[in-house]
Amino acid sequence: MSEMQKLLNSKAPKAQIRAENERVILEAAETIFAQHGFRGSTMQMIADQADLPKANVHYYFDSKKELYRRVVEQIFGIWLQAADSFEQSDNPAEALRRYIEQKMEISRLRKNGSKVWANEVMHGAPIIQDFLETQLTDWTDGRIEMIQKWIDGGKIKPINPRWLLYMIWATTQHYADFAHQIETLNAGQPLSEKQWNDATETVFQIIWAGLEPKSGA
Amino acid sequence: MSEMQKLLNSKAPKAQIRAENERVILEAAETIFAQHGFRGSTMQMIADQADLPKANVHYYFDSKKELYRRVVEQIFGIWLQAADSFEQSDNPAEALRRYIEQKMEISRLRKNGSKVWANEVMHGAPIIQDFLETQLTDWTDGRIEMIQKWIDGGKIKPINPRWLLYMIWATTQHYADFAHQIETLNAGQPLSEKQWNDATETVFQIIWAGLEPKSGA
DNA sequence: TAAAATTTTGACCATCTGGTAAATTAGAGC
DNA sequence: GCTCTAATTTACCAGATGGTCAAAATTTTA
Repeated sequence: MSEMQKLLNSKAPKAQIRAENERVILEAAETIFAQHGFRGSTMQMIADQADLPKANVHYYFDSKKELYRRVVEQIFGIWLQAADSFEQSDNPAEALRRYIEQKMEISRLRKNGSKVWANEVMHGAPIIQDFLETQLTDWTDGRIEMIQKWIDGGKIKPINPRWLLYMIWATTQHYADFAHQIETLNAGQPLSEKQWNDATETVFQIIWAGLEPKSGA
Repeated sequence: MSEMQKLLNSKAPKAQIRAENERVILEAAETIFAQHGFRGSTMQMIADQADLPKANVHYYFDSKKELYRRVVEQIFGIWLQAADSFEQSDNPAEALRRYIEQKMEISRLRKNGSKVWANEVMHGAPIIQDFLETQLTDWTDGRIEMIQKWIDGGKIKPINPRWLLYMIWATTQHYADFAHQIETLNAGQPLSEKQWNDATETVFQIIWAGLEPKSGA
């Protein structure tokens, strides 16, 4: 543990020490897991990132698997939070814009979380399969129903709502999961704020224009 | 090695044995790497998948890294092959349809390859950074120029070609990389051929409708 | 202040894994 | 057939890694 940390902790009450250390470890774990995957990450790397001895990490989290599960659960919470922005609305354009903006924002600010999630799903979701089967399925079914109502009401073109959802997820998460590729194709520079805004707007524009029943109306 | 394999090899000339075994190992490696990532895959798992003793795998590929590199290079070749279908054309709708169809086809038939690629890029492309910086950059720049000409010629709406490309990549590759999630949301069943066709068509429809300068014309 | 509870930490261990060595078997060229 | 090269296979090793332990330090409680 660093001198800085020691100094901070020495004045903090026990309850706060625990809360703070768990937070620090979870953040470190998210970073390391995002960079190296589950198996590629070692407890030592996470400990170093958190600036704590390895045994101390094990004091707060029994096993690597438990730590990983906690990280993934936290990420799913954020995912669901963004999902809320896609609430019941009579105005598809507004609802879709809000949702896309929210997901792009998450990709920008919580890149690591998105990567960990992608990794987990890509490897068959061994840890969070139950989440997929319950919460994600319920949420998806609900939104599909809602989009279908838009279609039935003539508010958007008749398309399969499921493929539309996948398209939004794919496009927005791409900016987090493939950030390295995007950066390489951007002369090695991370996207600027202007570029992020432009990309977000373009994503919305293309999708919305593809859904609008009549181009002019 | 299985009796079956032994039998087959015993009649095959040496040159063919080598070619065939390398092929089998590469295929096995792609499957295992896609499922478990680089660090999560063991040479033993790959050997078992290829139905060969571990030492035999090392006989054909010096190290795990080299084997991985070969797998990734092979995948990049397929990626570039698909890229060719997006050739010079005065008809954006046709070119885009062909490219989207091709990429969806790859996602369906070469799911493992796509996953390995995604993994590699997500972890910062430690092995194939040079490919990104040279071939991928060149190809992308070329296509952006081409799309820009469509825009200048009034053939599609003025959008940033780069974000359009990312959108196509993201959407099509999503069906491979997140296949497990999609399957879970499809009552645990892989997408049927009909569903694949429907998804492909929807992706194209939304994107194209979002690009068409005038809806009716 | 003394005892109890919590947190920190270095040393340690069992297991897994990439890679090697060397002996054995099979095929190619003469 | 005989020799030389290529391929197969078993047993093994050195290093890495997840996890444990017990002692020391720190904070809380009485």
